Amino acid sequence: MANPWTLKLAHGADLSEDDIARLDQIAAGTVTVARRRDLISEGENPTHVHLIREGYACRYKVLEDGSRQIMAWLLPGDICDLHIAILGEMDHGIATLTQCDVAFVPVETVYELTMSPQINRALWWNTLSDEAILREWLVNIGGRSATQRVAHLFCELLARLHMVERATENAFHYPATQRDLADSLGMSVVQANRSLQALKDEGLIAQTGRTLRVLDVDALRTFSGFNPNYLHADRRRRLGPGLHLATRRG
Amino acid sequence: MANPWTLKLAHGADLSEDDIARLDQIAAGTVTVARRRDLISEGENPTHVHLIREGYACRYKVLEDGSRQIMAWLLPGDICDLHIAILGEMDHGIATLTQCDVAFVPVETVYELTMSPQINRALWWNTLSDEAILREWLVNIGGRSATQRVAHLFCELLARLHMVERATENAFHYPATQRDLADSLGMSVVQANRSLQALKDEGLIAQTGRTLRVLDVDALRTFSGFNPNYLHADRRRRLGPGLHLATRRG
DNA sequence: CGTTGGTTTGATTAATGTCAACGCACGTGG
DNA sequence: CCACGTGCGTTGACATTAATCAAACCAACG
Repeated sequence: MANPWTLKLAHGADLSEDDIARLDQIAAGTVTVARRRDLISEGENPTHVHLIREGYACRYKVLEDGSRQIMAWLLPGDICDLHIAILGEMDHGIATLTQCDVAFVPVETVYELTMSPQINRALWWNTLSDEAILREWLVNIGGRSATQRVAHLFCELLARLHMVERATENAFHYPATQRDLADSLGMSVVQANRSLQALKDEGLIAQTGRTLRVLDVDALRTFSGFNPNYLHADRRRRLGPGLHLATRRG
Repeated sequence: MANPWTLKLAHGADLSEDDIARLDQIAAGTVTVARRRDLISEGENPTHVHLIREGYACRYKVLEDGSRQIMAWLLPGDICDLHIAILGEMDHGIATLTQCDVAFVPVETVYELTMSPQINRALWWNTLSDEAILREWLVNIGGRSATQRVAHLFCELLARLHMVERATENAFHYPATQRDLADSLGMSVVQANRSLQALKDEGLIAQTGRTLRVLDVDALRTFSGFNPNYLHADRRRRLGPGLHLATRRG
């Protein structure tokens, strides 16, 4: 399967052949990490940047009362902690949700990558779009009902996995437990269970094995208030009028 | 009063005299914006970067049902939309909560600033620490009770305003309405009102006019589970052992 | 003064959390 | 091959939290 971070970063900048080759090189050295392992723990000082090649991971914090809040899902192509060395100590942990193939990239290698202006731009885009996703999660948890929150997450996962060719038009690999889901959306397991059931009863989604199928994408988006604009996936709309290349018109 | 963004960015890198002079230069051209005005609206294409010199602003989105979710408070020294031009269209709005002095900086000027490696590093630090704050907000809304959420926000505001010398040990300017507070924390106005009362009844805070006084900082932190690590304000802890300068020991 | 924006209060309803039990599939070791 | 343990999903009863509704209140301001 295609290198997911090339697919992803291509949404952020026009990468040259050379850029793509360099990104592919990184893909060479990936390590397989088992399910439910920390890639990096709170309090650690990162020395490597982690890239997800296959599988799902998450950012999380553990609260005073022992509960866990998941703050992000990290999908194939996602960069876990780009430049986080600038902040020093990790203020949160990163753990695998499934078995993952992960590239451990030394910070020096990342630094070299930023020598390419297009990769540099793509990495900025990547950071800013992570932040945009985080903002939307805040809106989701702060402003929507339990069932809408679940629906919104599924819309997002479908869209993001689509960007890296890990989803069909309406289905994707979904191996999370209801506890993972509940911790991601700030609700109890019971509520997660009942929200899932509600979406199934409405005929919006179906779960078969570890596959989640969205039976009516438009309806799920409408129901959850999902607007993909925050993913900033369509680069052409971003170029100012003067920046359009002739070959891009048409 | 001292230029707040110099104070703030100094937490992210060792700025030279020259760096500081350049940042001060930006401060020259500030504009006063009235309360409750959009600095930039959702859907717009930003051409300038906005820096808050005085006053408070916020990032927000309006949901389908008309409710507003505030996703960040922007305080003196905060950069509203650094490099957001890379994403193109704004996926959210930025509005003043009070009258503000704002610097409108053309993106080219920002680009020139990044020529200084230390300013560049400080700007990366700034972006990453914005993201860390966002993560903590998610944890706050996702995992804590209404009263704890309010308490946590006050702890954060105190700490952040302290970094830019806009707060005493335990008090700061607090002009927000209960609606602003409610929209920031994903709760109803009534709940915001009652949470405030609870904190006052417990003797943890006091409001006199537009000043909020934290009567027992430790108690408020313990109650809300506030841990300032996510603000990454103490740069010395971040330098690796080999990077400590002799003049920094002692 | 009357209007406006903001705060406060009580009553009621709706949403969600908690507790406890049960079921089911899967894997392991006797 | 079966018994058992474990992790996960499901369910119902109940407690708690927070949203909603509606009214009153208050201060600032033209």
